Amino acid sequence: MVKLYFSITMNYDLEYIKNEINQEVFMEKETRIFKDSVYAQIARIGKAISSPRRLEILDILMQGSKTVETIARETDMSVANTSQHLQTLLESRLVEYEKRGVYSYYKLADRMVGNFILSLQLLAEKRITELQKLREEIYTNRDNIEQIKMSELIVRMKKGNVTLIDVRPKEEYEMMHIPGANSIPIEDLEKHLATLPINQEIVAYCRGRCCLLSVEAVEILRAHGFKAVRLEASVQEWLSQNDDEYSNAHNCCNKKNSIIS
Amino acid sequence: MVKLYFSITMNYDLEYIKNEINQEVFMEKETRIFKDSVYAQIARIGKAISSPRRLEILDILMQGSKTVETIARETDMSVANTSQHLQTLLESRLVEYEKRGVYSYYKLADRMVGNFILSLQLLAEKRITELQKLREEIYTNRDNIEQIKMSELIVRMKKGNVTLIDVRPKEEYEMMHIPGANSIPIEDLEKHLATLPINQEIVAYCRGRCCLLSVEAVEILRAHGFKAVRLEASVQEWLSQNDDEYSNAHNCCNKKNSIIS
DNA sequence: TAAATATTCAATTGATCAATTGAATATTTA
DNA sequence: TAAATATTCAATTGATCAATTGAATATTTA
Repeated sequence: MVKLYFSITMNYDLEYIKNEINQEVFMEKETRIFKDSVYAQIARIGKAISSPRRLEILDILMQGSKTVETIARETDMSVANTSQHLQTLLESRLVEYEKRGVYSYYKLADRMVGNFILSLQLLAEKRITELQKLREEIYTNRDNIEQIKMSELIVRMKKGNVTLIDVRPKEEYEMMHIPGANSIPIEDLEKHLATLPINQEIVAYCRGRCCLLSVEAVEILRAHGFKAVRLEASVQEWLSQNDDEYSNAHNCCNKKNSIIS
Repeated sequence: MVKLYFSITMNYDLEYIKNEINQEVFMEKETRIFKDSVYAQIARIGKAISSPRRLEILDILMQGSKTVETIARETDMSVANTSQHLQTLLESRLVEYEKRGVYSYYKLADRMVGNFILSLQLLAEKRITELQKLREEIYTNRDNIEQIKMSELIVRMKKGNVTLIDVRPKEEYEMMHIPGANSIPIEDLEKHLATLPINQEIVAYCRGRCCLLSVEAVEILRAHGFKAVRLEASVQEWLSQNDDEYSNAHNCCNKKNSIIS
């Protein structure tokens, strides 16, 4: 028997089903209703990530939990608009929130969500050639920035002839960072130039593929005579490759301090 | 300088940019255009998977390449409608096709696409409680079908007291299957009952989480006095867990024979 | 040339947004 | 109670679909 649940989700005409006599035809119909319902539910996640604005919000939330105001500022949207997009993400179960005093802190609902968004970005990067062009374009425009891959960074770090800097906001660094990285938020970079080695290569990283903070950092460093390149990957990519070692050996990801108010 | 490419993708007013004098403001604007363009491109994939119908098509293509007619039959859609959905998927670069005689064979454009769709399904399964309910519902409705996980199957197969059957169409079995499985397409099951052991547990698997073929198989087997359960996972899930061993040790995935015409 | 398959075209029906804003309301803290 | 933050409401503007069909057209084989 098709239960009420199906009729709710699919608005299916129960009377019609009841009058159906042929068992085989009935089973086929039930299978169809089931499939329609299942794919409709999965499509909820698809719909959530079909908006560029919401993708930008998710990308920011990959760095940790944030208030509505912070997200609005980062994405150049109004608070009202941001809040509404967040409600949509909430309905698709991709994000969660927590009230702390007068602030609402939003975060990704699950570690799986972060990995999923990351794999979406990597898939898009690989499949959509326009995206590759777009990225090449901006790196060329901006002073012919050189990029290195994660594997290359690891090789150079083992040799010890590289300085790694994290140019994201301090809170994001404190939430999680690549071991061995120094936190120099982009707006403090010019103040900290004296502490950086002029004879060694500097590798800057930021939020990842869609973020230009490290590009900006490399531009500033080069303008002051430093040798600097950009790391292509983000903390998240690093983490998804070095998951176990990271959490066990380094333990620099202190969840308790994850929200800086 | 913002290049023409941006103005094409974003319909951006170049004149306005040229007249912009402040360098910092200009950079901010360029960053914004870049981000908007990047997220718009990524959203193309989101849009492709925001339709339940297209998700169903992608799910079928996970089993290998198929003609438009086959896909239309499997999804209960008209050929015209199927073709149009396939054009959308083509534009989002998730599928590719090849002409062979009078047929067009569509397939997933990349192995990454299959893994991505699989992770979408797993994410939806975990996050969307309605989906869990829907599935419980149907298994309860259909004779209280029991399901086992991949890990459990492996344990039982090592003990040797289990018969594994693949109830998908023969072409899909030939394309790729779990080692040790016997191909018994659902429509041939009743003919093959005599060849199955009555005293041993039979595990049936099909296309995966959204497919009911194995559920049907278990129902038939039980009705004839067999002890039968359903495997929760699909070949794809098995493959994503046992990738290297599979392709090296077994080599039963013969790409040359992947298309049966 | 006839038959089979796939794509495209034109059209329908209906919904549902997409992104956004300003103002009102609710909530919490100091 | 005033101030700050977040959500909701009502409204705008504009697009773009979502899913679908039947018929026409294109393509290929036998």
